[in-house]
Amino acid sequence: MNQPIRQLSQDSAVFSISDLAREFDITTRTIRFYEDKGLLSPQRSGQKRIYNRSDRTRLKLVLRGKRLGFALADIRRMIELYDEPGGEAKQLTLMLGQLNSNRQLLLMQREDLELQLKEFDDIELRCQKRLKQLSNDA
Amino acid sequence: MNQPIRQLSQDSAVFSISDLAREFDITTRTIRFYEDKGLLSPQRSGQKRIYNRSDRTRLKLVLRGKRLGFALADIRRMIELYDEPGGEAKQLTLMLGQLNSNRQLLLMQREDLELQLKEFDDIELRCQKRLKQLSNDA
DNA sequence: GTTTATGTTGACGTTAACGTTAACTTAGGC
DNA sequence: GCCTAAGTTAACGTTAACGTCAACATAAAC
Repeated sequence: MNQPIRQLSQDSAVFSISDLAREFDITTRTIRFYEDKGLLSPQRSGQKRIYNRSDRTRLKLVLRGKRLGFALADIRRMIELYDEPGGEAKQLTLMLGQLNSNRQLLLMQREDLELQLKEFDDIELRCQKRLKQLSNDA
Repeated sequence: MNQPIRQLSQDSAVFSISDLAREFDITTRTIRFYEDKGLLSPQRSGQKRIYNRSDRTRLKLVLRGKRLGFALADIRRMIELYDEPGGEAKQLTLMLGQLNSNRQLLLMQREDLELQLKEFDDIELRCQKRLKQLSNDA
């Protein structure tokens, strides 16, 4: 049970909970917690959870969402956008709205990010200047 | 006391705690909390806090840091980088290290962000496609 | 001089996202 | 058949970032 559970072919790869935990450097508790929140729903073999490639991808999306500062509930909705290409027109329009509002958040975040990077550049320049000054004084 | 406390000239502008709370849409409790954590240190007139332009800028930086997902303790260190242009060579080198590690975080975040934006574009395209399909079926 | 708005300092409450522990099951290795 | 590694559920604990409330001060407005 130290190796990935099974690996019959390329696409039917299957992972245990601790496989994923190791790969993404999180705890199994975290993965189960995400399942509790409706972000994952792996197959079961008896009691044990069995994850496929799609589950793994979802987990990746969750972790990226987290890194971007979204709450788990938001991430859930974003993932739902992801895997439902169907639905009625009304539903689709609603999805588009959700999506655009999330996009706006990211765009604002990008602005913050670029500003902060520029300020880091400024600080660095001033530090370098000061360092040269000090080495000249010596 | 409904107007900004005083406004003698352009640069000596001064704000009350609720001026800032209103401007940035946060509570006074939040501002006091940030002071507790060492992120702000306004003047006092008796008991009351008095904020100047520099305090206001610091608060802005704090809020941007938060939006970028940094913890308050990290933000504190980043701000300290900001207003100490001096110090010894050893200290400056240390600052540069801090700064570069923070920069790396932001660069990784930018990658996540661009990826997510691309995926949003994908989802939108698929939604639009599906909508056209539905309108054609009618 | 008393209401009213704004301010203050504690101190306890809350929420999200897990950590930690306990008590138990299950599948293989020897 | 027993041990160990990995898994399970359930429940309580923890931390950061505030919210909320009490009890009080102060200054302007009437």
